[in-house]
Amino acid sequence: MAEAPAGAQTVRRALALLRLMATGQEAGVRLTDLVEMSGLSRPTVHRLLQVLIDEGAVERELRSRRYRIGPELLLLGLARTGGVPIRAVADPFLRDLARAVGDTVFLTVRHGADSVCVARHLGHHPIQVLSIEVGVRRPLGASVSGVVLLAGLEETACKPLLESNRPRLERLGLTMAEVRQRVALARRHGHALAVQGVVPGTSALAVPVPDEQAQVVAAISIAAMAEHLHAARRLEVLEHLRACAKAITRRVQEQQIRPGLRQDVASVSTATPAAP
Amino acid sequence: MAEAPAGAQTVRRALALLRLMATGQEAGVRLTDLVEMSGLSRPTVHRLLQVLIDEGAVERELRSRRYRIGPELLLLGLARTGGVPIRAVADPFLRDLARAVGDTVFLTVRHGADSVCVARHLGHHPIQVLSIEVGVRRPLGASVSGVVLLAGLEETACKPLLESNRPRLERLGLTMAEVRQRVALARRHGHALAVQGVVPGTSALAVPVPDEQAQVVAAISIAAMAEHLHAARRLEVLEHLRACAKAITRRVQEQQIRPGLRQDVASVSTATPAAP
DNA sequence: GACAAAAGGTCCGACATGCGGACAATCTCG
DNA sequence: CGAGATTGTCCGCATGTCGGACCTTTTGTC
Repeated sequence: MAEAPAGAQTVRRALALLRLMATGQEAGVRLTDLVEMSGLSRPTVHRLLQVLIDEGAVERELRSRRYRIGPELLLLGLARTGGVPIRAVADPFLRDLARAVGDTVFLTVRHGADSVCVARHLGHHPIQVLSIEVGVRRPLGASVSGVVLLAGLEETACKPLLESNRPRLERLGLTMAEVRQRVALARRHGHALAVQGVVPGTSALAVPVPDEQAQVVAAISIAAMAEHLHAARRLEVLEHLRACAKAITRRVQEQQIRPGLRQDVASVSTATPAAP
Repeated sequence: MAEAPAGAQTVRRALALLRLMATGQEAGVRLTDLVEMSGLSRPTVHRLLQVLIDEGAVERELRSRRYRIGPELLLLGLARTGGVPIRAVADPFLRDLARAVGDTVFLTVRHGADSVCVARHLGHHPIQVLSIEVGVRRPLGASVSGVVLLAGLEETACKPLLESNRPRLERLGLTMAEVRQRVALARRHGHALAVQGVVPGTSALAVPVPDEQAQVVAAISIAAMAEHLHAARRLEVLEHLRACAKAITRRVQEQQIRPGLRQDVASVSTATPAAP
């Protein structure tokens, strides 16, 4: 590989496992799946998990025997009292946005091949779409936010991410062609629309948030009952989203804040094992 | 050592470093301090840090050349959408508590030799003590919460923790004798009082939250302007705190929730290096 | 309830990976 | 501008980690 891969492979592998476990959220992930997804041998995965458990970084659901992120990592993360970088900057603008449009709005960032919701602000309409809460992950491409985040990447970065998400996307009933087309549309129009959102009867809309170098560092999205996002209203809402994104970009620029997420593709270890 | 120390020392070391960096909060920690506190050699610390930085788990403040927890860990932590275990259970009770007493109340847990604030609820009085926000760490023994958490430990566990905090406590202007006495008082009375709180002019009060096995898993505390916590009112407030703690304990029991924090003393590596 | 298949866990010899002493570069402060 | 503290790099040694092979437990099926 081109980059300097130097250093502690064990730590890299452990972190890769943690990232994989993050995709399992509260439910966790099975050992076999970790083995398959990481490309590591079973003894290796098992040994690393034992240590991580002993250190509290991983927890084991005893009933299902699944592994998931442990409380230790939550506490370590809390050390950054400011929270996820862009969030602090974006929050006030998102609050105003939610107030203006009346529906629930979200801030989402990319983490490896996932999109992660890092902020949610409720609107004032009596019916709100609450299916996505802070911390929820979806494979990039599955949600409007994910589509927008993918669209913001170079084709060379986008493609392998999409490919690595194939199994998960297909399990959600999406075809790769479909997803690719949505990304293409998002590139062309600068936003993504899902007439049918995560929950039946809802629609969703997302726009990218670029940083000072025009890199897409986050997505702002809105989810509402489909009849609240009928074609006529979409344009108006879209303008609000765009304005909000622009305001955040400007703010980031002013504060010289580095949104600071790892922007390269997450890979597991130096050696990608060849097929046996 | 009694326990099975087996396994991946590299991962343990990396996590130990992360815990040390957590104590630096937003400001971070210097390389030398990490070396000294961890007992590892400088090349080793340096190499591990490089990897952690490359993986996004650690961030470097370029100006001060200090290392701090990176955004990667925040995102990994978010995977547990429920947040820190006890918090979800405690939040409603804490909200009621804050409403009842009118001042700001906190939920604090132990992490290694630190206390970490994991929840804060504001009261309705016009003057509120906001110096401590969620994520803030203090060496155990420095705050009323820390004293209560220490008091809840076996003497055998308490002592080494206190000792390891000596430098940090003394830097805060506390003598070890003082701290030890406060812990002893907390053991006797079942609560801790600081007539002089973190901020001059404020007082603070804390009680332990035991789990179903009578293990102290958290502390509830209140901070208020000193004149709000004058002797006469303390008893009343104390009753509120106790009631709240009891309610949380009962709830934990009902839900069979394991508070799930690592309860042993955090040590760095297998070999504690002898003095050179 | 018995059998098969899959998932999970353990051992141990081989060797790659990470270790740390010694040295170099850079920063900080008087 | 130099002394001392802090940070960064090299490289040979050996320690800690790797994974093939094998054993145990769980899950699903007839």
